[in-house]
Amino acid sequence: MIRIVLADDEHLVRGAIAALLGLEEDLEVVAQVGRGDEVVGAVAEHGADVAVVDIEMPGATGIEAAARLADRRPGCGVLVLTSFGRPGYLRRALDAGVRGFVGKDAPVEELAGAIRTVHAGGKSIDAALAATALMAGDNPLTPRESDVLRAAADGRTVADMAADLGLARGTVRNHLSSAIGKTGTATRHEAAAKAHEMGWL
Amino acid sequence: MIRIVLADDEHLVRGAIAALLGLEEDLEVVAQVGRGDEVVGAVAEHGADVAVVDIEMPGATGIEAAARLADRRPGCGVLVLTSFGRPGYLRRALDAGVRGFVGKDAPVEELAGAIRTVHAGGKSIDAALAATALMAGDNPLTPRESDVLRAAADGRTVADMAADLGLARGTVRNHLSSAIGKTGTATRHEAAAKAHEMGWL
DNA sequence: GGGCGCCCGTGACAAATGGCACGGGTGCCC
DNA sequence: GGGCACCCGTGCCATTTGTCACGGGCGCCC
Repeated sequence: MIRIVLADDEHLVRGAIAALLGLEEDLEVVAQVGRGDEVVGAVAEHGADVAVVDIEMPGATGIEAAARLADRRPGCGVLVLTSFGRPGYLRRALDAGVRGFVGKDAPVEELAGAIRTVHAGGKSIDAALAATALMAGDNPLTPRESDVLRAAADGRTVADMAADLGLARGTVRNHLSSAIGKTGTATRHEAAAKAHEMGWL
Repeated sequence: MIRIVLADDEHLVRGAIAALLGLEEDLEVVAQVGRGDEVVGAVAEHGADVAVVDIEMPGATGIEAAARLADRRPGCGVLVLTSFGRPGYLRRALDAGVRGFVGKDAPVEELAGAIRTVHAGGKSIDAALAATALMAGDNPLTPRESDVLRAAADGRTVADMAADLGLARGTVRNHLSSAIGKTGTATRHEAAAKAHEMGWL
């Protein structure tokens, strides 16, 4: 039996996927958590073989949880199961030691197969997503440019962002201008939207 | 047996919820669809009693699907099952004849219970969401203001929006200014973000 | 040391944006 | 008819924004 910890913030979806995996002969969901910062504890407590984690969760992202697992529980494989096929997510997940990456629109057999592959020590990456990630290329933004784009969310003003980051307004605008150029957009909001869509934030 | 059609664009989630509902004695998922415009056909073909629909789907929204069902298949109850607890969604769903509204973070029993209630002709609305919807009040935006806010998404410029809507730039800016005032925000992007969050678009 | 990239800041410029006042048109309801 | 809300447009204003040029500081690597 492959012992699985399931992490997803939507209670109903989590329970439903657990029910689905429970139908498989060789899979057993031994714990379910709704927060990213509870993954490591659950894996340790139940001696799980594989953690299936969503990315966007309260407490910590699935990618952060994966990094902590790789550090403290290297024997436990991690598989990311997410709605959002952002290219940057895949890259960061792989850097965090994730060995499986499946979209929530995949057929059911693909998830079960990927779990078995990860448990066996192999890698299973969604093919279509891997292709788009390669097409998209790497994150061209500097750390500071990412910061200002993050701070630019929800239509904030330059003054707000400068106060948040402890910078002069002119500096913020320079970083924004650079980010706008690198993303091939015309306004900071377009740049922020594109960076978010690409998974660069 | 209550015959159910399930509509959700994420294949895995859809199958998982179907598996979960299949565990209930009196519930039977007779069809699954991934697009909003396939709901009516599936209900008609399988003679379903209740349609469980997500809101954000390709083809047509779950709310649009509900309106069509109320028109062509009034005997079939509709229950909305969604991740997004936007107050405006609830209002529009009720206007479309939806009798059940459950969030994806609800416990499992709540969904099954809501399905039975809807099948019996009653109403089952997520309590927390109903409260926030009442707190938020109604949509204060005029149709035209909603249009310009929709067109303002993704950081578009006034010139673009004016071209899209066939208006003069000054007119667009006046509508924007009005919408900014009504939403209590400072920029069009904040206004668009707030309107979106409230489910007014 | 020299080159390079990144960070932070200043100053100045044209363009876009938000705010306000004003006028004309349409439809609805008392 | 009169009030009212909505729609569309024009004009003007101060502010914000995006862009560019420039300079200094820091750390890394050849």
